Amino acid sequence: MLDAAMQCFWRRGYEATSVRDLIDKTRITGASLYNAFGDKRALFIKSLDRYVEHSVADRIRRCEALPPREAIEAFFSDVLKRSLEDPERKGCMLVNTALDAAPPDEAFRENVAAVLMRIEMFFLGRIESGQADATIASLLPAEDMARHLLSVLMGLRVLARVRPEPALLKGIVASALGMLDCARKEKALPAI
Amino acid sequence: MLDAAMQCFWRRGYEATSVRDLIDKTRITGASLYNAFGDKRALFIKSLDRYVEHSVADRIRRCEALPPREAIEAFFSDVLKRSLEDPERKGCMLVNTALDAAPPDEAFRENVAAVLMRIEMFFLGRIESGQADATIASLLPAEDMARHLLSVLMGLRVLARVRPEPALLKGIVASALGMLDCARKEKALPAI
DNA sequence: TGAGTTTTAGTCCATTTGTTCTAGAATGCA
DNA sequence: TGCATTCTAGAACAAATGGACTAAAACTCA
Repeated sequence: MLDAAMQCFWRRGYEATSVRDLIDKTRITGASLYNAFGDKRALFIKSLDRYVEHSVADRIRRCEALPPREAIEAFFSDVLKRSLEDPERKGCMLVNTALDAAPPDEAFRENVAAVLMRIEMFFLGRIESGQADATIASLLPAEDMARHLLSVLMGLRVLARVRPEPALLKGIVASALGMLDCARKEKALPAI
Repeated sequence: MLDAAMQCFWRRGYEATSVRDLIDKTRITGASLYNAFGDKRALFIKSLDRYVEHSVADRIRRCEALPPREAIEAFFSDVLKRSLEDPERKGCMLVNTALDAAPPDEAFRENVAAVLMRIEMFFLGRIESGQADATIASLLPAEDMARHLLSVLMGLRVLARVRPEPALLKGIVASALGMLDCARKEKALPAI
């Protein structure tokens, strides 16, 4: 039933989902909804937690066990698959929440930020291992590579919602993975 | 006055902005709002158009005149500057709209998609020129590079709203620009 | 069986939503 | 000056919102 609530929030966002929608879809009664969760807000947070656990955290767990290079490839091709078979174009609930959250609502933001850091740390860990055993190029610092992959991942999920063209999304993943054996030519990074 | 409406929608998104907010902030009366625009929806579209024109299109125009390499560097460092001096964390209205729009609303989506394509075409044009005069590495096809930069750009704007840490954002831009003289080592792009 | 707790369906409430209307003030142009 | 148009402020509208309440039904476990 929490799963149904998650689907509602995922599909339409926090503000656009009414308590009556939730009551309809979860097949739970209004009284017990407020009794069990106290609040629409609290229900949302629980739903987001569930999404993260079943989607992001689960993916990280599955990939973390793989060799460095394969881990990152598996991660991205998993996200790519999910994005391509998403006829409703719901995208990623985490990314949606990142931009949907009302600005004053710090709790939502911190929640999302923490998960993004977790993803970054996954990238970082695998890249460091890969650089250690030379399956991943070392000319770019692992921290920079991890951040770069994180931003490509976010971009992928934005584009998947607006321009769900398979060639576009596949191309982005391919060039992101290509970065793993990318050697800088001569120049240093330009100072910004 | 359309500027004030834009600010409202930018700050809080389409759904969360009420007509009364708009009336307050634009200092225009309700009657003439409906008389001039017909609709909250129509006002939003006009506001988004204005944002695109003053923000995205203007930036492209300014950068398009520069030499290829500088054009892309200027584009990103402009976005970076905007993201760093954004105390309200409003982010980019275009990207916000991309994820905020109610799924059934195709008009919004197509609108956003078209602008994203415009940005991609700007990247593509400059990269092709840069590869022609060898100021940009040629080992990756210009199309792939352009798409990659687009996704990094989207990711940057998502991260700027959730984790506005200067080091993070600067690092992302730096490694994106670093890609412009990136040479692949041995492997081909892995097939997905 | 029986008392005690949940769950159910549905109503009710105050507020807010997008939108329209009314009446009066300001403004245009001849 | 006079008439027509546009503007203004604000009330009024039906619908929808988040949330609380009620009374009947369903369970639980002695």
